Amino acid sequence: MATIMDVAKLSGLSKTTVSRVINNHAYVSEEKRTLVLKAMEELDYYPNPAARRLRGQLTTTIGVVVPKIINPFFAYLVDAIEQAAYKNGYQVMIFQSNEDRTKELSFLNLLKTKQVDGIIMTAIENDWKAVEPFTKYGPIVLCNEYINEPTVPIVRLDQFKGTYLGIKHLIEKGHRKIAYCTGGLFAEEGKDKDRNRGYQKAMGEAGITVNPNWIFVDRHTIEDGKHVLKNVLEMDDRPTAVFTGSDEIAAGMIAEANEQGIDIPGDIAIIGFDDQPLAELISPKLTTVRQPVDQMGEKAAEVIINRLHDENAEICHYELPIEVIVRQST
Amino acid sequence: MATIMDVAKLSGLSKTTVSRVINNHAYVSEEKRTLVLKAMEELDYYPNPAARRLRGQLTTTIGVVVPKIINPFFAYLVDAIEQAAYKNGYQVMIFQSNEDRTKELSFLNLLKTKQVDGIIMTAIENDWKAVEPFTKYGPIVLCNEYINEPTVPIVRLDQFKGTYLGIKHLIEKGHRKIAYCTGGLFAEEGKDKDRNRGYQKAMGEAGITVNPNWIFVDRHTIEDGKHVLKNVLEMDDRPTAVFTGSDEIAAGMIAEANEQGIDIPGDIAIIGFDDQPLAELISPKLTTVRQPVDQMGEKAAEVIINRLHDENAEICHYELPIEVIVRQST
DNA sequence: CTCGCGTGTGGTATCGATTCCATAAAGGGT
DNA sequence: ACCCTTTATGGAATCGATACCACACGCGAG
Repeated sequence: MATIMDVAKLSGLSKTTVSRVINNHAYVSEEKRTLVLKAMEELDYYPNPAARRLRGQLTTTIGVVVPKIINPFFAYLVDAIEQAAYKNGYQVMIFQSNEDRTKELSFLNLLKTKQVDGIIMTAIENDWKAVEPFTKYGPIVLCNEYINEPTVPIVRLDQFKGTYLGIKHLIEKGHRKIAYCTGGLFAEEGKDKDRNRGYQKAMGEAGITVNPNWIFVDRHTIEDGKHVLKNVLEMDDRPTAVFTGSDEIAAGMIAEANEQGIDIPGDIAIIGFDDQPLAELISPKLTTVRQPVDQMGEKAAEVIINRLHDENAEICHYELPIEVIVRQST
Repeated sequence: MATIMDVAKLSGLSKTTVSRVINNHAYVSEEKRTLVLKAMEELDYYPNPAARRLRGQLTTTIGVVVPKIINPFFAYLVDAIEQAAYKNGYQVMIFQSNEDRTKELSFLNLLKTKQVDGIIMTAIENDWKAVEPFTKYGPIVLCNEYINEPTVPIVRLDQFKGTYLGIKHLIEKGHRKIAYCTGGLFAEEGKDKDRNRGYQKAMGEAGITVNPNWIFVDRHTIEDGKHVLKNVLEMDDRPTAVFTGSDEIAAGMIAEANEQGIDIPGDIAIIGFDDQPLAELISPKLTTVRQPVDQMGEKAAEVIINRLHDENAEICHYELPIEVIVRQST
């Protein structure tokens, strides 16, 4: 491993001058600059990031914290962030918190020691109170996750509208007995609350009262979807449509319905959330609320890089549009 | 950010002693040790990794390079590695190469500067000749990818057997006109070659000659699957079964078949590879060759951590078993 | 002719850890 | 009583970069 000293020796100059060339400082003659560049080339030299970090330098690395990488939603989100960051010369490190608060905090600690220059959080397990202190070490951007906190940049989707449109679509299809099956709790803050509001509003506008038996919370997986459908089928008074919080849950329900010979959407209509590739593969094809993950990831990368370049960049909240993709399950 | 100096001051001892405590060195009195530990606790101190790295220390971080994180196969693999590493006190950094040789090399460079202590590669874009020089900076373990090189630890699946069993299953179902649709090229080294050998062997044993028109290479995506099925359907002499190299391709084919009203497996049987959750969600449910990703990831983590603890640990190649999961598509 | 400023270059302290070396007290063997 | 080893601790150099400060040169203004 060539060091800055090797470059200095080979070019017959001092470390200082070499460092100036590396960091594009003023006051270096064109002559020496080319000399240094040649030496760097020859030695296949590039600066040791550990040393730079120790000096508190930026290193064009941004961290992305995801809860679970096996969740395709996050995989696509990370991919979008990665692509956008790479275009701007930034490297991305992906960290999986596994929904573990301690792990999440340990990732945030990377900011303190400049392991990463900034962090994009695609979910937030700890209270914002616990996360906030880290913002003084580098920019933190929330992406997809939503909290009521104007001091942090947030890129998110209009979950309220997404849910509202989804429910409205079901109502337009003639459904009035609409179940609601989501991750998160019904009373929670942020993203889930917005979704709940969307559900309530759409139902309210149609003059439908919500049946609490048809509310399922904290459901996330394919298995959850299967169970919920079983439950629903056993009800005396059963809903004719189910709004779900993710394509996984919806796919689980459809798989179970196919298993039991239930007709979708004839016997029961199902709408998903995300628009994953999966949605087009199952039969019937899944009607779903499309989340523009790519745009969201791209925007998040853009926002954090802006803040990296300009510490005082304005703190904005971005809300991206969301739409219903109608296929065959409703 | 508390530094080692702060801890030294607070405990009334020298940096040296503090460092000794941190690194569990001998010759520290129990009395001072507790003093130091208390100070560390009080200051919420933990060593700056950048400084440690600069001194060439290990930092319990392993890097995992994947080609595409949106590929569920790799997402699950990474997840398995992450879990296993975390249990052993190791942190995992995920890097996406996007099948870009330059990017892959830039990740390997992290080894040089001790950004990561070791690297697990789940794919290899460059020639081994280009990768090999990096092994002197830290352990590199190949996971899933297979090359003919005894100097590097490899954890992989028995692709040969997997394919052989898959084809054999089709033959047992009475098929003799079997198409083969895979990623990779037909003549390539490593993983793909093994699969090809498996196909050839199973066909050979049944006395079937391979029809070159039924060989599709370099197919990876859902879209590819749709196209291949279209092609197949237009053939005068069409195969009655298709062996595919991934569940995505297979799912794409089945989606297209459903679209066109083709009966699976009646008109054409399809077998996948991987056994992703997807396989159980589509209808008909996908018969597929199950790759034990979890085991593979776990093993890879174990192998690299072993080598991290003991530089001279034996270099082994592990081959994990693989089996056919029969569902409805064959 | 000198002062001051814009340019160009190098010496050296610094970041936060580890580690070699020096020092010193305690204990054991002869 | 003396030497040697074991145990315990601190001082200072070191890793590879950056950045402050000092210095030197050339040139136009006063």
